[in-house]
Amino acid sequence: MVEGSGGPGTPGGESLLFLTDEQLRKGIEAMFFAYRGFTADPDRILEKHGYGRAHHRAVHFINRSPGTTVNNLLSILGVTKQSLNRVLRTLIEDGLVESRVGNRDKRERHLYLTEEGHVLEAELSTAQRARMRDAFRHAGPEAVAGFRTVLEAMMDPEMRRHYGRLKEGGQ
Amino acid sequence: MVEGSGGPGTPGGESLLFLTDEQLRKGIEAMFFAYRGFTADPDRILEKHGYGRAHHRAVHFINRSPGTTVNNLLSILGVTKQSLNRVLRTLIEDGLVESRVGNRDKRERHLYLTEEGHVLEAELSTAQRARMRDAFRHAGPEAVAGFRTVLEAMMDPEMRRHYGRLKEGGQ
DNA sequence: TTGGAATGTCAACAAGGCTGACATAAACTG
DNA sequence: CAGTTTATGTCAGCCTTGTTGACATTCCAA
Repeated sequence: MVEGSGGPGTPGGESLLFLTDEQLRKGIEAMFFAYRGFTADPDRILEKHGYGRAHHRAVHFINRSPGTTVNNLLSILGVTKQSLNRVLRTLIEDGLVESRVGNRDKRERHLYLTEEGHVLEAELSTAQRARMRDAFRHAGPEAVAGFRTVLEAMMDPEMRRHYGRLKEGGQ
Repeated sequence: MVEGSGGPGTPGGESLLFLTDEQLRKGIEAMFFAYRGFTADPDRILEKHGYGRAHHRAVHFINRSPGTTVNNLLSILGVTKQSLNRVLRTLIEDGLVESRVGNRDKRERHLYLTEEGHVLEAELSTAQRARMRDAFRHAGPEAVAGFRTVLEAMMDPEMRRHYGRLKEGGQ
């Protein structure tokens, strides 16, 4: 277990030195505490509107992929249709989401944000992006690249599929 | 908004070029999908034992800081005492956690894992560390440093306090 | 001795997961 | 065309884990 050579940062190194249980524990707690920060701002906004995180997730992914189907959303969110449906129903009733019957396949429902839905989405994502932006700025470009690399490696393969999607533009 | 100079990786640069909304959205979704992976393995184990994430969190932080008080745990976990108490009660009843009355201050309860508690903790953290280790190995030392830097910057200040604690050893 | 802190407990409620069952419409398949 | 599968919605009921409010106990400290 003792590694005498090459500390973290060894060029091109797959140094195992930092993979002690203690270092891994730090990584685990970093995820735990950071995720709390990550959700804190949206949570406050959602509460004002009487919604929860589940609504945020739905709104986020409908905004990301306008016209997405219920089934697609299900596979991204990894919940049951009953859970998702409960959330979608309230969003539709409240006029934030519109559900259109498919053209080609009329069994499918395609989901879109209404104008009101876009307002909430913007409020939520503006707050969440602000926190992310501050963290990115503070950490610098190299750290951001590392952040993305580690997180991507931590995903389940199926989630990585969803992550890769859409306007891969940057990075 | 247009930044002509210095791409990502500009030496020492606080380059804003990569902080487009699109890049920030990627960061947000990275957090979302990665957190799912992060909790997936422990969730499966917990289910076998009839516990939930709340139990995992309690067991984790009691293991990290043996003898911690209920109040300290409350401030780390950020839940109400009623929520925590419900979880602690089952863990104590099931013989995974021991609650000892304080010596100096007999109002306080100091929490410890029993042998059985350590067994569950080990099972959970072994699985979670394995995922973290694979991700770290795959990403490399530099990425890991960046990962930690960004996550720390993302935390609320109070959470950062808790994060910094204990055997700062590595980094 | 009194106020407040630390803890525990009871009750009730809500969000958001889950399963199971069932209904409908549309599409596909032989 | 008949039968099956797919996509979706809905009802009912359960669980975990969060919440608030109220109240009791213990005991440190001023």
